[in-house]
Amino acid sequence: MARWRPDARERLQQAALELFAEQGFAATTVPAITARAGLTTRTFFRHFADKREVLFADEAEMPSVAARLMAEAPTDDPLTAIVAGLRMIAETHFEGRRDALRQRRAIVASDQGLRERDQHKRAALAQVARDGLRARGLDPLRAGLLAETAVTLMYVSVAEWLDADDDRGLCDVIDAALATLRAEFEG
Amino acid sequence: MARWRPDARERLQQAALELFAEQGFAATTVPAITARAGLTTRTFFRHFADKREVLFADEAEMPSVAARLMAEAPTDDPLTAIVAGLRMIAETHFEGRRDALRQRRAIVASDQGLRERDQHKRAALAQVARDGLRARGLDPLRAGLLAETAVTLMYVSVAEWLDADDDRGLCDVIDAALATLRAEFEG
DNA sequence: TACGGTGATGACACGGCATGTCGTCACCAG
DNA sequence: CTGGTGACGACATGCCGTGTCATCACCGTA
Repeated sequence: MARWRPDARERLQQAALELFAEQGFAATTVPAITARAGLTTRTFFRHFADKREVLFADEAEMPSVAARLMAEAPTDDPLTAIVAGLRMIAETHFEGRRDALRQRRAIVASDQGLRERDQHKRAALAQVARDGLRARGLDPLRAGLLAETAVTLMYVSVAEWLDADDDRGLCDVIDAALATLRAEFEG
Repeated sequence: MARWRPDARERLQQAALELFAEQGFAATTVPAITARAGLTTRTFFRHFADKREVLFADEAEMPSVAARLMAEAPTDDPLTAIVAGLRMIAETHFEGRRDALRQRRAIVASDQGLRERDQHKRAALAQVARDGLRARGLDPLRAGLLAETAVTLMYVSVAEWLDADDDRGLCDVIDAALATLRAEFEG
């Protein structure tokens, strides 16, 4: 028999999600998580930088995905390329996971520290997009505005999508959001 | 003589800013701050929710200012009203403080926890703007997009303004940002 | 079989953050 | 003079997050 049961990281994630749902994020201590996972406190912090990070580990790859999309996208008409990228991310990372994402959003919304971390992830995503656009030759102001607009479209659309009663696709919501925003500037 | 020297909160703010500039945010302990201010650790947390908050106390009034602007603004052509509000905030809260804001930004940029708090304040501002627009009858999607676009314009413009070598006014940068963003949607 | 390197984990200590609780004392209203 | 109020001090405490070292299965190599 192996000295340790495998999948320590996954067990920690599972235990943490269960405890957060049972008794809330703030009331859950790291020792309680590791006890349920059969590990020690020190091991938790080897896998996650802090107690919050366990809720964001799943989307750790999004910045690199965004960076790749920025590098590949055509540089003329960047807004269209961005929306195409958003639709691609929507299909690969969001579509079909609505219930799980709703539950995760409820936990994040319940704690200020978690909301702060969520905003930080959003800002990091915007930063990656901005750097990618700058590397493609766009001036700083334009790159910043486009990158921020891209994450705004994504986040507002996801919120609308998760709030909705019907079962619209996220891509449809993104299209609607883009049309709505465009109308504001053409009115 | 009074039992305590007055202005405990201001003394704590002053001591904290000095120590953050001298030795960095992470290396500065709350006891060190309170020692310099001539107070106790417990008193620090009576005035500030946590160690980070001491850097954001100055802009605590911005959400209420934004809420008032949203309530007063005309509801037709909300984008124009929003930009007028941004210019107003720029003149009252930013213009003329560029050096101080640059120093504060350097401190915030040096620590992840501070960057997270900064993003949280931005999100709270957007939330207030969104609620104000919704209360004026805008549908959720439109309110969310406009509110997020407003804070994007503000933050991107402030960053550009603080980065600039010349001494352009922030209002001019906001106008340029609006024109740039509009061009993206009309191209 | 032998053996050294590697890498994940356990075990322990520790500083700092944040909070609860109670006591102290100036100030103020009547 | 008296009771209430509010800011602060003093003390205790729990948890977070990190540094450090020991342990031991696993693996490649001979």
